[in-house]
Amino acid sequence: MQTLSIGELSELSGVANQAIRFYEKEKLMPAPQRTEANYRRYPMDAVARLQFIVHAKQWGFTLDEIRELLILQDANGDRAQAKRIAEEKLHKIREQIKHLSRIEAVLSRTLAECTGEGPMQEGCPIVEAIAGQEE
Amino acid sequence: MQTLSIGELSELSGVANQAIRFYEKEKLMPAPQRTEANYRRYPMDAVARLQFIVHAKQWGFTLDEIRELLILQDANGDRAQAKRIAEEKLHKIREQIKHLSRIEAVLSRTLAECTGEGPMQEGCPIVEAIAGQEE
DNA sequence: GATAACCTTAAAGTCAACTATAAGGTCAAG
DNA sequence: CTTGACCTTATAGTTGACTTTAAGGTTATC
Repeated sequence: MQTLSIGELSELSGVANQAIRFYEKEKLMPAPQRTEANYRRYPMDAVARLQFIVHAKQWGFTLDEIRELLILQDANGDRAQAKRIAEEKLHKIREQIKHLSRIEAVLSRTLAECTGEGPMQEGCPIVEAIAGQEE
Repeated sequence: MQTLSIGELSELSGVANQAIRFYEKEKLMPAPQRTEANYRRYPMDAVARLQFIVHAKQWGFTLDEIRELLILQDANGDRAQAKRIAEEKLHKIREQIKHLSRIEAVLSRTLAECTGEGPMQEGCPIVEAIAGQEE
């Protein structure tokens, strides 16, 4: 079976060498076999594992959460737990969207009111909106 | 005119002493007067300034951006510049909402498909969705 | 006059997720 | 047999917004 050096794995996955070593230290990537000269040698499926990590990051999962998912996979664990992790993430994402939407609403309303003319003192709508908001 | 110690200002504003000193170092709060014993003494309106900072942070402004706004206010500067800062922020917020909404859509669709039953190996929809997505 | 509750500074630590640097070992090409 | 491209480890630096720690000075109270 063909194996990969860390540089080759980096090329194929688009993840920097140092990041790969970092993931190993953080237990996201398993420690690979070594050559006589102590060089890392990865199996081909290491590429897919790295890409899983990259994608999960794009989805907003933290490395801690990704590690949980990977441990479940490695242990051939319970699908219900993976679902729970994803549900928590979905909940957090919806909260973030809500928070940002509230800000978006107030800020765009404020900007619509603001001509952008005149000096700051006495009643710049932007400053007043920030200063005067409650929550 | 009544003045405040840093502890009193902290109480009234809800901002920790060390954070207040940090804002001073970062030029968000002006250096206040000192007593003979070198204790800081704040004017009452320091409370409002701190609350402006807190609110702006809640809106997602960074300290750099808040400093810009405060400098504009202090200099009684151009309202157009404040508007520009707010417009940039609004743009960034809308980008974030778009990004999160895409994730939300895929994740909620995936979760709807997932019964949460069975083992991880071979076809857990969550894992497959993360592993197989393009972008 | 001692104890506690304040205040002062400077420097280091925190979190996440790496990146960069230093100091060296290995391997293929010419 | 040397040059350069790769690999190794450990340690330090990055960003943002602080918090924590250390080591001390001041003020109010008993």
